[in-house]
Amino acid sequence: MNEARKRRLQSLGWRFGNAKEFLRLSDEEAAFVELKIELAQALRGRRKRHRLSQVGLARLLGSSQSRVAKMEAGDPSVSMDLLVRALLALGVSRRELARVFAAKAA
Amino acid sequence: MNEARKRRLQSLGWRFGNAKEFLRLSDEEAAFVELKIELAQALRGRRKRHRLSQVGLARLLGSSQSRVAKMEAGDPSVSMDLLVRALLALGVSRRELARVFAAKAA
DNA sequence: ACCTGACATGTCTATTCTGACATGGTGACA
DNA sequence: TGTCACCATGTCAGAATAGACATGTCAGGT
Repeated sequence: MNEARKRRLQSLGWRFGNAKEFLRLSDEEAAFVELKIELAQALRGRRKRHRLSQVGLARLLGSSQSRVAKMEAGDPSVSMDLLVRALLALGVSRRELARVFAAKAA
Repeated sequence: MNEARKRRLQSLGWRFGNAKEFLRLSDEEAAFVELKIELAQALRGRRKRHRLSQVGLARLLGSSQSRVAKMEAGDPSVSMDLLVRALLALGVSRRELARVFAAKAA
């Protein structure tokens, strides 16, 4: 969707004449991806704390081992919805979730 | 997915014998929905602060007015991905985003 | 009364995501 | 060496979500 959005905005030509705006878009996209990756790391950490295998977590979520692996790998095919749901399923509180969001990117 | 997940877990019968576990699942689902609703509210607030109409925000996002309306209404057809992307597009920092996540539910 | 701008809601099609499956790689342990 | 648990990666059909469009409502201005 990122590429498509950029192209769409480009073709629209509406208020996005300069390079700065495009850079800002890239930044947002980057921030989004970083967020997902940190959620992924948090997920792996949480799972291990619970001494669960990927198979175990998959069962807990009603998903499959391969999808859990992709979640933890930050695969582009994994939505933030899924990551957040998984963390909640592992008992992560909203406050703890917020900490992941606030965490300074490396 | 919530109903489907519950049914799936139910049919699996794996480690989910008692009512407590089902209640926990409902709680997670509820927390997730609350989160989305609060993101939706934050989005509306941010948009107004920027003095943007839904059409304006839609253009900024490369989306449509109707989708923005659904985002702000917390429509089930709107993903958390989209809400977070929209907030980032409005210049919301990770720290501010985290505040939404941490906010105590009403 | 008539516009006009802003928002809500329903529905379409196309794209994206999901769970499932297959398969391969690694390390541990007998 | 076998095999067993664990994880990674690719693929695919079906489910969920995306943007777009049509249309309706409401408030403010004329």
